[in-house]
Amino acid sequence: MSQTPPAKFEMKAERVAAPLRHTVTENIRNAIALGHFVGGQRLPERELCELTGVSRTLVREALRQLETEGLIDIVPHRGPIVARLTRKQAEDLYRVREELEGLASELFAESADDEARARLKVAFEQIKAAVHTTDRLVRLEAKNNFYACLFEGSGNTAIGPSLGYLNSKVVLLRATSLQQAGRLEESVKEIGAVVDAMMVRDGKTARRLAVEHVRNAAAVALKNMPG
Amino acid sequence: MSQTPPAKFEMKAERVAAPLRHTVTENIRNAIALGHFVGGQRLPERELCELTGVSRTLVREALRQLETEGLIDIVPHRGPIVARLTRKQAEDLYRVREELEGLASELFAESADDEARARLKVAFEQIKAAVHTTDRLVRLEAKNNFYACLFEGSGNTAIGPSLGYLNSKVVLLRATSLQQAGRLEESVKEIGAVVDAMMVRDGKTARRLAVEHVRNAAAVALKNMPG
DNA sequence: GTTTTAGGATTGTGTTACGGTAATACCCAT
DNA sequence: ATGGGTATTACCGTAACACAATCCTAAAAC
Repeated sequence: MSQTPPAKFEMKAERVAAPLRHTVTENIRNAIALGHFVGGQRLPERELCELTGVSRTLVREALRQLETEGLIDIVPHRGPIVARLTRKQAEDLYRVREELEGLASELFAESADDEARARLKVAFEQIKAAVHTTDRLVRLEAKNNFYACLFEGSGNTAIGPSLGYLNSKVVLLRATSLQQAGRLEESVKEIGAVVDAMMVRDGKTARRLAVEHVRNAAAVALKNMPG
Repeated sequence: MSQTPPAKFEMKAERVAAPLRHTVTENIRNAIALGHFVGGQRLPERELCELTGVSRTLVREALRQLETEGLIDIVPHRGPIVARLTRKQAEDLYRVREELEGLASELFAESADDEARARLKVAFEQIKAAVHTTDRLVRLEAKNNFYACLFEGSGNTAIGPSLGYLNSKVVLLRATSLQQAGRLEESVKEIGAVVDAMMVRDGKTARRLAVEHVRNAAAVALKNMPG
């Protein structure tokens, strides 16, 4: 028994109790983000039951959540339809995103600790890697993960949820605009510039570049929109 | 048919079908905002059924919505509890609110049309009137209505929902801090200053005063918080 | 007497089935 | 082709059920 005990045992029971409804919600959300459901399309509850393999109760709960997230509209006695953005709504969205994403980048640059910086770096590498895959879900998750790291490292717990709302609506555009390949690389380059600024703790520059990035993304997304 | 038609007829049948679940959600939300449910308190589904008089299905859907709004936390197999804010979370909330509420005020000052200005003026008068009532629900609705007018008049459709998320969490504080009477009048005066600036279309001043107002509100709210 | 264990009550999770009603689509008669 | 009635679809809301996890209490073991 002279054996030195391991520094820590780690016997957490690994909370695995992820409610089924969460995965249901996420699956529907992803399906919308990936364009499997297009804007304006009706989403009958029964159909979703078949697709997801769960009961109506769970589907309905998922729908309520997606409704408050702004991804679908529910019209009384007609049911859920995938939300559609007008050009004006899209512009407004990007305008607010500028503000918040800029704020997040500035805060991250100025106050993120080393661990957060390392995680962001990794997340960015994943994005770069994801460019070369055809799997859109992988790209989506890489981007989501990057944002999660950014918000976390910014130190402000309110930015994430606020921007989350905006971002989930932006995917409604991405689904249609299909994110042409050329822009994708451009986009990664811009994000890289923001990351660089954040790494050297230059808050002002980070904000400026982030705002610029959002503005460019907006320009591309809005270009092929009616109105 | 040489009769010149009236500029506009307006014969819409005014969709009146408000789903029951909306009122259920709103009632629970108000109960939280008014402090009838305090932070950390458990909210068993069956209990809510009795209080609201509807079936569990509707209660559950309402809970999913309130969860995404951030008003309650749902822990697996324990159920919903009224969300509680740490001091840090509160600070973060107000920080983002500064940014967005400032933006909204600036945009309103610069781009709201006369009708929106008139509506805002009315809403502000309602707030002034509500100070002298003891009915907190009236005050809450007056404030909510004022914000609705502000967002609408700002011309940006994305600010409302974004700030809505923050505001609903702020009520979690108001419920505890009880909004001392002195501050209430002070608060109305500050809002009045913002309104004045907006009325003379002075965007910069409106933003500055709005940010100041949020900052003052934050100071008061945070003063008697642990941490 | 303190700790452990066992069981029961509570509560959330998820399913199924049913009646009611609004919106839509279809069909028929004119 | 148009108008009107009917049938279908789908949502809205309720009710009752089985199952699982948690919490609490009381009995049992030390």
